Amino acid sequence: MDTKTQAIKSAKAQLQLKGFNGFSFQDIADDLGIRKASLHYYFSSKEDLGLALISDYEDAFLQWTLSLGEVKALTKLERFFDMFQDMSSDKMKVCPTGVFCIDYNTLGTKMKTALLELHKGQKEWIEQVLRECVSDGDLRKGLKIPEVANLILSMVQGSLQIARLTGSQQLVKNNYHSLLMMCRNR
Amino acid sequence: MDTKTQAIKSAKAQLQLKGFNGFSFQDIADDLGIRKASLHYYFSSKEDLGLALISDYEDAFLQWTLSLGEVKALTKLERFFDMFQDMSSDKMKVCPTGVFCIDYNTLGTKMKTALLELHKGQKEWIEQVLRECVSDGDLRKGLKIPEVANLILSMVQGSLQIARLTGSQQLVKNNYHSLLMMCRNR
DNA sequence: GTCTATAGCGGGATAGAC
DNA sequence: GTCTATCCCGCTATAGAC
Repeated sequence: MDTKTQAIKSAKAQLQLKGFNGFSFQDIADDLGIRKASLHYYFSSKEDLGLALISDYEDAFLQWTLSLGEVKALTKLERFFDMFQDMSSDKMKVCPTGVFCIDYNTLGTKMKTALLELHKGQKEWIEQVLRECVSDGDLRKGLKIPEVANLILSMVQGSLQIARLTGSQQLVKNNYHSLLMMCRNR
Repeated sequence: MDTKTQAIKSAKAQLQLKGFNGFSFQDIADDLGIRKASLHYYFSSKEDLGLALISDYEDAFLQWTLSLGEVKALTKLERFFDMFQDMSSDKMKVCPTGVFCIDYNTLGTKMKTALLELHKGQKEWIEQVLRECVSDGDLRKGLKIPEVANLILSMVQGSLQIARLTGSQQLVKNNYHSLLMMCRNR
């Protein structure tokens, strides 16, 4: 793995553990065993690093959706929650979008814009999956798709954070089941 | 209003706008028109300031619950969401617990402990209100109280953050209505 | 591509005058 | 209680050697 890839990997982890203003180039350098000045060869500024992170999260999400293959929509929805449950289980990491939301007002314009795109992409994917779930007959008709998508994204983000606070091991999954019971066809 | 009270008020606002690691003693001092060194007369360290903030949020929540008076439980629940909707409407502020969750791993032990207490207090209040809603016949029997309380707190926290990201004016309220429809007695 | 060295700033914190 | 002055630290970022 080349240095740039390693740096992004390290930065993503630190972002989700300590917030965007909670880690420094020094932390990444220590992690990689190089000098912090060397990182500026790849990322001219911290905003530049931030943009690379957002872009990487977008790519990763796209790859993840493609990796699902041909499974039914309700399974896709469940896998979505599994992904975040796994994130939480990994050192109580939180959702990167949540991190950026908190630090939002300290970010530059480019990062704000990129962030909104990341969120939109996930929201559109969820909405598509929900529509399929309804037409599959797994979720009840009349479900307001955009509203439920908002609800899901809000809930996932909050769940990871509260899991960290309380040390809950299965909060994302539990919240998913609570929500599912409410949306289910019956 | 004395200096200490003003400082806490300013710090609370900045916390909810920029995160715990996103504001400094200097910011508060500028806001109050005094020198940052003077703030150390009231708060020996930033952790000390953080503890004062958490304590203030706890007091404020207790006062808020008392101010509700004798109204039915479903109304209390609605007012709870109104409170956070108002927070969001005020410059897109986010829930303080959410802020501390993101910065959690950069905080000292005392703050972590205090934070958990703040959360527990709110969770217990919500559970009590939900139980009353069920016995009032407003929410359906068989509702798993602790699970729904978790769901609500996760959702509120995430809603405020996503509202900031997307510029949504009514996301907290909308999410409340979506959730309510699902929990309602029918 | 990675290094050393350093500039420049802003952070938290303290000492001591008033 | 608030001030000035100062310390020490860590941060982002740059210059230039290797």
